[in-house]
Amino acid sequence: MPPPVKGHARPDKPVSLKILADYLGLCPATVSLVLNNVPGRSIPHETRERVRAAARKFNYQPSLLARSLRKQRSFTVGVLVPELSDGYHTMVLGGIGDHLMQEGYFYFSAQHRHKPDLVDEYPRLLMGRGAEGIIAIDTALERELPIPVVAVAGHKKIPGVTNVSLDHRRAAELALGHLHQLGHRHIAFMRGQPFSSDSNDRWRSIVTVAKELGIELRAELTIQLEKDLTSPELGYPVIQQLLQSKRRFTALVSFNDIAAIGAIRALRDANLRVPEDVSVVGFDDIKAAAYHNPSLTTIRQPLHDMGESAARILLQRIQGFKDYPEEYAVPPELIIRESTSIPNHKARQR
Amino acid sequence: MPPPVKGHARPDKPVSLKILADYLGLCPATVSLVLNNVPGRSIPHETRERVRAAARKFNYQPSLLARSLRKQRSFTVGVLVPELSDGYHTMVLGGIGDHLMQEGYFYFSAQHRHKPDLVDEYPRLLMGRGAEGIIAIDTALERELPIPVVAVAGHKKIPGVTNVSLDHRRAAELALGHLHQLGHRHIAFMRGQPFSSDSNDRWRSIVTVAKELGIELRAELTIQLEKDLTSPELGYPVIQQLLQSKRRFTALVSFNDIAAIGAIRALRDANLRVPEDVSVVGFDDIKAAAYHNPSLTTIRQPLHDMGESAARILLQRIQGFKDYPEEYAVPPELIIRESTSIPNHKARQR
DNA sequence: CTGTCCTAGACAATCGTTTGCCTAGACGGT
DNA sequence: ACCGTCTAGGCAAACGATTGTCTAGGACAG
Repeated sequence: MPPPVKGHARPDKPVSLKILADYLGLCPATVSLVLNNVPGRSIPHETRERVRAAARKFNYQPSLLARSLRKQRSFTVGVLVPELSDGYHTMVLGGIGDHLMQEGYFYFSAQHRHKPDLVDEYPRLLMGRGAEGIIAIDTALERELPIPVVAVAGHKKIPGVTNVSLDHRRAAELALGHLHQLGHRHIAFMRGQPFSSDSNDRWRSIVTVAKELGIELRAELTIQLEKDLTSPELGYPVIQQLLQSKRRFTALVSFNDIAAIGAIRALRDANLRVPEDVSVVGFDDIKAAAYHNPSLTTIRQPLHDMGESAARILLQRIQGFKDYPEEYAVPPELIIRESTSIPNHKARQR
Repeated sequence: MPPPVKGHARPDKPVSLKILADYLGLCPATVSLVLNNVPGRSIPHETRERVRAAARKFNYQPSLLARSLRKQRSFTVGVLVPELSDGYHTMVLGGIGDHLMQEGYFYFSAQHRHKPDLVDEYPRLLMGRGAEGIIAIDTALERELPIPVVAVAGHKKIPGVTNVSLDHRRAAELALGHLHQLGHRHIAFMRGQPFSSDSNDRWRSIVTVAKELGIELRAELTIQLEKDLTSPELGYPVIQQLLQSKRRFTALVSFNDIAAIGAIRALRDANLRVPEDVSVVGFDDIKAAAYHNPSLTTIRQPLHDMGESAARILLQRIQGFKDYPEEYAVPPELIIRESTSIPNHKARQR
């Protein structure tokens, strides 16, 4: 490590190719050729060494801005995300980041809080900043873009957009199959918020699978989430309300783990035990799920993997790979923990 | 919304100023002047309208790459973060993002997983990409940089780096004061991992405050975290180990909420009740804290605010504001919930 | 001595903007 | 008719890199 530069204010600009070339008595072009190891150019070994030594000495760092402009390649992508906060989006973003950085790409992340005008505007701004592709997490894209796009938990099919999403059919089979097998027949369901892209697909799968298993879906036992929250507060009041309706149910399928935690709290505050009185199935398998009390039975989404897959597919498309899939479904996994058990028929007769 | 463009492959390049100028029969410079509303230039109103109409028609979007190169301003900053995952880093990042986007800046985020070589390399890469400033979250920066830097939970004082951090002294007073007041005298402590920047400051404050309150710190009751985890697993095994030592304690001060959740699980698995047998104080007040069972008494860090403050200070410095603070401390808050109560002296005589 | 080939590197255009300077023509005043 | 001023916009040089083409000089063969 070089000693810290003395003084404090440092408005000195980084050294450019031109400065370096002047110092060496060469022209910028030559220096560029050496530093990029361009093949097929005859430059004596001694000169090459001289150039490299000077680059080290001045700690030369090429300007990617300039390079991007010239080569029309920026090695940058944009990531659209509703918000940064605990949970889903962040896990996916982590996977995306891991893969991109590993491949030498950087990324801008832009949070839009589900506002349509921002969702519309950001891709353009990102392209102006040189983004070669876009990954949209849980974002309601409306239009086609002139660069490759991959959507994680996408809302709809759009030409040119690759959708990476969970196999919701399988997820519903796992969740309902588990409860059905335990003996539950009166099951309450939570539907996700309308702006959340998984909400519809997941609900449709549940409807289909419930029918196949002969499980009745009752409107009075179906809760619709509305609030834009990422805290357990999301699931608390809706369960309170459900309980007030005095409808009988022995199990709850929550939209996600966060809401499940809020729901469990609400059940407990109403003197109901989980899982003895009500079994609860979560969704996502967030990190806290295994350590909650009771620990959550849940459907695990491989969020980090989904992010990595999205990044991988995007880079392939950027690199000109034409034959990309339009859909890429990842399999969920049932994680059985403490929050589900066989129904207690006596206790719930109210 | 215009109808989606027909066809599917769209390798068409965005229209540049030059294309637009050719179309208008003007030169690029003039078009630029109009679109940027440069004052003091005489251009007839009619021409201005013509230019603007064409820009709209072709959906002209200036290249920020080119503009940045020319103006030597990129409106971009870089954010260094150990990783993206639940919790601390993300909340701070959210605050940073909110403020930056609001001010018209975009940001790169780079995750380094505490690897020193990456921590050293990324700032340079980010500068090469035009970053005008750096925000480092929980990152062990080693050297001065030629651009403004703000550290959130910084590790050390470095010239030119503004540190935004919690008032650890106050945090220790709140946590220990609360337990002391409840009557706890045998308190176990968790020290953070060596690579986590808060670890040292927080521990020093605890030592100081404990002395002031007459609370004895015993080495056998001090747990040192080592693992680089962000799941409750972080706190589980260390508490198991502590319990095996059969040392008497009635309260635990955890390094953070995540570890506290793991710790509570370990206590419960050892047939100890929280808070009756052991009170637990967390740190951070993550979203799950209020909904855990038992809900966590904790020291709240205003993470989102810290991110916003960091971004605000950074932008001020970028805009040439010289008189910036070297330190910026934010106050913690004690949130009392269910995981602490008066000690049960009989139960812990073992 | 002359023509050829190779080496080592310079030259210049380019990417898309911005911005200081310049000028052709219109117009007005005397 | 002459001079000055203004208007509307063109010209060209940056910013920092990349890359295709060109050339001066030396080596060498004949």
